[in-house]
Amino acid sequence: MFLSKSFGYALRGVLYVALADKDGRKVQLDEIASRLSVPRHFLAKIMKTMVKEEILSSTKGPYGGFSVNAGTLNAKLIHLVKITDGVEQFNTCVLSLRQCKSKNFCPLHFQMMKLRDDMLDEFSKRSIGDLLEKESPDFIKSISTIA
Amino acid sequence: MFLSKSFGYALRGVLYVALADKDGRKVQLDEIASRLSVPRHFLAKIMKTMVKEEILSSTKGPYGGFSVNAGTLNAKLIHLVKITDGVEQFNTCVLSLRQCKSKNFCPLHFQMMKLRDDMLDEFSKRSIGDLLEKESPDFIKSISTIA
DNA sequence: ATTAAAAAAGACATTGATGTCTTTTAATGG
DNA sequence: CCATTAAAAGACATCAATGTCTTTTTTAAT
Repeated sequence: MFLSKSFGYALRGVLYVALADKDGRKVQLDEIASRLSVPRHFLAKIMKTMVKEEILSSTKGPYGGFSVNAGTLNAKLIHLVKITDGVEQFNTCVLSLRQCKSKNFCPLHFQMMKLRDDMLDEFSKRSIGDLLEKESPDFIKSISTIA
Repeated sequence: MFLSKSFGYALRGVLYVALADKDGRKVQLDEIASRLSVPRHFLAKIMKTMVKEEILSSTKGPYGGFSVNAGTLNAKLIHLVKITDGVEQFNTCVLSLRQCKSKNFCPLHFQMMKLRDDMLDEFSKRSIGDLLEKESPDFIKSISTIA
């Protein structure tokens, strides 16, 4: 809910690379796509974007693949949202009425803005590293499961 | 955010009919679509669905159009969500990881489930009549503005 | 009955998100 | 330098949401 498949693929992709790095392994697109059950070429575009955004590194050629870099573990979930879904959507009125502004708030404005802010706060605070450090083995396993 | 254009059209359409009813007027598709700046034939499908769902009534032929019925003012927003977007989406993991269930919750499970429940509660409590009775003239005007 | 009006229904078009396939670029080992 | 490997890039396909157009059905007035 709320977020696109692309976001989910991005998150699971970077988590997979980070987990492999813990074991000292570099991973390739073929492995990631098949282990995560994600369309290979579609994932390729998303991985490429994350490399451009310096959330991940990559090298071409033999023994190449994707790997973590200095920023990977510190990358916030909101960054992934920005490069996959964008954040403008969160500023639109939830009832599709006019832009809620002074003297013209929609009836659900305050409740919904709180929900939105709480969600964006959560996504702004949480990093890839957080997810990996604090969570159970069950969660770790879950990234390779179809959503 | 969260909800489709169809939901917004449905809500604004039923509000428009209910407002016209307050003035003793029955309204036709052409008027609704042009006043709300909504694609006429697309809105037609949505209005038809609301008639089937008994949220509104309609009559064909000369002097026909859409009108409120016994259930209109009491219809809850969640009903509009169900017939436009569906509610299954709200049961999927926000991170697109596996279904969060016992011993396998995703890291944002509890925060996100609270946001979801708050939102659905709000949509389940609020009726079309609520929006009309309690709100300012500014809100009433806002339904005819492009979202 | 006939005609006109308006919703209902259905066929088709457009667009954006998602998914697939092929070609190009860069890196490595020999 | 050459062959191989893997990411990068780009062209094309599919699907669902959205939007447009035409035909059918129902109703009301004459």
